[in-house]
Amino acid sequence: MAKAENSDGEKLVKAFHGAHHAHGRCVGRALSRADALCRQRGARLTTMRRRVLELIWDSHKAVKAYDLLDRLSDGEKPVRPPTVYRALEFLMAHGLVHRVDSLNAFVGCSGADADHNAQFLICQQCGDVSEMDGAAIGKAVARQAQLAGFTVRRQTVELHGECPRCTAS
Amino acid sequence: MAKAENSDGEKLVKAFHGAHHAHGRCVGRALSRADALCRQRGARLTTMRRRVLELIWDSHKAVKAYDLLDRLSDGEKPVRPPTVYRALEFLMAHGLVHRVDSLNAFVGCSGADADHNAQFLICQQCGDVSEMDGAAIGKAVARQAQLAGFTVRRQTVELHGECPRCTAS
DNA sequence: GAAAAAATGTTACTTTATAACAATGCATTT
DNA sequence: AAATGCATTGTTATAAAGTAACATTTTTTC
Ligand SMILES: [Zn+2]
Ligand SMILES: [Zn+2]
Ligand SMILES: [Zn+2]
Ligand SMILES: [Zn+2]
Repeated sequence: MAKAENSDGEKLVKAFHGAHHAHGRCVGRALSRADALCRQRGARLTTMRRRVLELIWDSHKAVKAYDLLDRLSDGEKPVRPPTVYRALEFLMAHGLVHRVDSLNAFVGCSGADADHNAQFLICQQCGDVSEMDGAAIGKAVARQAQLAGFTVRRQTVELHGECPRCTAS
Repeated sequence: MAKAENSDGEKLVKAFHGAHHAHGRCVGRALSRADALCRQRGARLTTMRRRVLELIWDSHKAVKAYDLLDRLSDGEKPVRPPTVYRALEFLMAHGLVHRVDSLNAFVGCSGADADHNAQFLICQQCGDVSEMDGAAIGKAVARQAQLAGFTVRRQTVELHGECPRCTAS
């Protein structure tokens, strides 16, 4: 995976994926990471939880809870909201999924660490969401807040704009 | 109003208000700013819109739309959701109010410019929300995004943590 | 296998927000 | 002032997002 380096010399994973990238790999990586992480923690990645995670990773767009619901339901056996929300709760608790507040929607975590404050780049054109684990932003933000005497515990950083692909075309 | 200065030498309005500050001034300032801005733009700050703005400025906490609804309604004449949401829409369009996505709630704008990307400091203890117009964050964020080839058009930056007052006590 | 714990199913409901159309208010022209 | 046009508010209904409480099933532990 390509890397860029910012002015602080910090490594930054390239955020956006090409249109025709081998997405199976993204999914595969996410699922095996989930498997490993859950095994290691003694948490149970049940069928339902795994299905939800797979559905979320179906694309790089943020997914609405009720869309998941629809996709999980077949005419005979409708799945109910609590089922999906519980799966999401589990996946979020384990850092496998993030909620994007400004969209009321969910994306798979592509970050490295289990617990992290991520920032999101959200393309207004194509809808793709990309996670940045730029510690630099986190620090800049925390430093600025500190000037106001504020201690940051959790941050929501969601940037809406244009991704490189959509800018190009 | 007290000022702090960050490492870039940039001015930063002191974010949090004391517990017993003269809040009438905050309200007064907000309302006259609204008056002036609307007059200047030929926009109509109607009674309903003004009432909503006043209610929002009742405190420095973020207010839920349905709380506004309750406070606007008296037993006889209930106010309906669209009324409140329309007032909020107007106030947001003119930069007099911001929506705090991570809270599904609204706060009065205490910023200077009409159109700006603000950051919010949200105290998890007392609920007070403070607006920072730290251009430094905006720039840091945009710069980092640029490394990923992303163009930022709108940013949601909401920091949850402890305000100075609550930290002190 | 029985008991306990965890996960899922089910019902009902709360909270947040919007669509569509009717009525009213306000401003300008005649 | 009456007529016209547009902006605002009222009203009804419904969509969208999320949760509480309890029943049932599955999995683990003893
Ligand atoms: Zn992919
Ligand atoms: Zn992540
Ligand atoms: Zn005040
Ligand atoms: Zn503002």
